[in-house]
Amino acid sequence: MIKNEIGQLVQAAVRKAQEAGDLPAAAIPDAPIERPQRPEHGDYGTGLAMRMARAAQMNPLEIAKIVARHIEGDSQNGVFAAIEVAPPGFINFRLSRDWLAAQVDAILATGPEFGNISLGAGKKVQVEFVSANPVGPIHVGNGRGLALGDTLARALAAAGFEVEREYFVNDAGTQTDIFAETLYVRYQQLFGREVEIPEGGYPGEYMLDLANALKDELGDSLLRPEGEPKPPEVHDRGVALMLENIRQDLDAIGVQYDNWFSERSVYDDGTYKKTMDLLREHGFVSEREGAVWFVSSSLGEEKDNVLVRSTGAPTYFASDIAYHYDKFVTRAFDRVINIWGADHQGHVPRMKAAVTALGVDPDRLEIIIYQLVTLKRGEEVVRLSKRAGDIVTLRSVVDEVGADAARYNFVTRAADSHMEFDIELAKRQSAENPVYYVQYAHARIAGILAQAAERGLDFEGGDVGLLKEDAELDLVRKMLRLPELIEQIALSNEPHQLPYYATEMATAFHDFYEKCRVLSDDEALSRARLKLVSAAKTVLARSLSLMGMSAPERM
RNA sequence: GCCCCCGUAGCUCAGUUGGAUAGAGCGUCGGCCUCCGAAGCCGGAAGCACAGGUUCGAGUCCUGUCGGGGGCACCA
Repeated sequence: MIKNEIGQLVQAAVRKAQEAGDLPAAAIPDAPIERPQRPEHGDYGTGLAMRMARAAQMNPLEIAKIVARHIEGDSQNGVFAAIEVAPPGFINFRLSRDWLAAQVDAILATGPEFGNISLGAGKKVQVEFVSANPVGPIHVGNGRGLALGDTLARALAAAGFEVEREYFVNDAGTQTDIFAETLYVRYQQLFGREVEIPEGGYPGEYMLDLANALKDELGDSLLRPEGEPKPPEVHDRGVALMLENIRQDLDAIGVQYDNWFSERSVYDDGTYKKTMDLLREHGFVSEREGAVWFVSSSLGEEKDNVLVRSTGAPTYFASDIAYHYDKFVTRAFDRVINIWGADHQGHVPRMKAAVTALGVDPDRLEIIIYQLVTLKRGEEVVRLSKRAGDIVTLRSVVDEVGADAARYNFVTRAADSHMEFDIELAKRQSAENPVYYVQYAHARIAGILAQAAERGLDFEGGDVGLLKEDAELDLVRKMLRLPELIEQIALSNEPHQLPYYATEMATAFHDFYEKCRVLSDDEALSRARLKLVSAAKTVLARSLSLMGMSAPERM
């Protein structure tokens, strides 16, 4: 990556200047290599000199000049057209046209892998997202965690990490008990019994469908004499069916998990017991008021948390600690990323404390909290509640606007921002969504390539040295940003950068398209430009695929 | 009451970890198809909630005010 190479050049130049006595020997500050906003300032720049000024007791402009001089002393093989110093002390780098043009060949040689970096080589990372209770269908709000999680997972994979997507299935708690209770009521109703949905149950339509599925599958075999408790199969089969529904909904938006982790399994395989023993060993467990507590207050938490209720039933918190023991110790992930909705924010500090109590560095637990989605129909705010049966399913939105547009909508907002999702607006704008802007650029290139093929023309032997127009080289510049973006996302866990990049890529192409003809009488130039657009097509397709979106050949 | 997040153009959102003259889509006003796809391009109008502070430099960091969302369970 040229950006990193420039960073190393700068660091080396400072050291050389220090050795030569031109700069005082002091620690070299961290100074990111940035892309200046204005093209006049070159392709890359750094504010290093300003950061050094105080310690060095020198004018930043002076420092910048000295550093620049020591860089120029290095042989650059024509990579840069200019290395300039600008007030109050920026050092700017301008890439040469020849070097830029040559990158087209490099990108074509790399192919669809272009963008991959080795940042995460040899490291295992788990991304856990959505993990909605299997008591109802995936709703629109979950779409956000889903798009963020899946896109982040894809970006991390591109960054070289070994990535596992995981869905934690809450199949052991009170929620699924109530769900099963409701299901049994619906099931009995199918056989004419007059029973009511319990307090706090799930009145949604889908419960009827599930009951019917149970009936189709098992007939009346689950029926027990009136008033007697339901057989355990209702719970297990019901959850399984619900999960199957969820899996299909996720499939419809293009998300596949590598692993579905059962909460119950931590009890069955001894993980739970092992974890609690460990906590006790480390002195973080106390018993009072008939319950078992995690003494998080000794780790700076405001209050302790219950692990085992006075009824003897473990809390979700206890399950979760065992679950994280499995993540960090048993499966030994280097990075564990959890994506939670803002309604779980209170869970963050105590989970960090719990991980610490297990002897794991809490920084290895990375939790992304995304703000909840406000769902609107025009002006009206829609309240979601599974209990009230008022759910807008993700599936309904996907069916309405398409998977690509739905994903784009969700992934394009930073997790921290409070997002509004207007169902009416999403539908109305589905035909003029930014997604199509990007996809159109891709399809346009496909059209050009098809036409070239008809003329019996391809890019074989094309000389990229013929690419000299600003529009051509700006397109190359944009392409070179992809690996930088992958790195940024892998470090910051902010996949929302991707759609903006894809849009910029499309703009750069459309701009080029308006200004330069690819297929012309000049065969040599045509071949060179076919190389350029082929590379652009690869990069556009990669950008789209990183977001889980399709790259159509025609639209 | 305490804690977390947010407030940027008419609307929905970005803003490169503190950088140089704050951007995009939609909407709006005006222009561009005898030539590779007009789902495109070019141009106009329009904005950092408010008040202090930190420093070479603040939309970005700190404090306060106002406004909105979320959290403070032996729920998950």
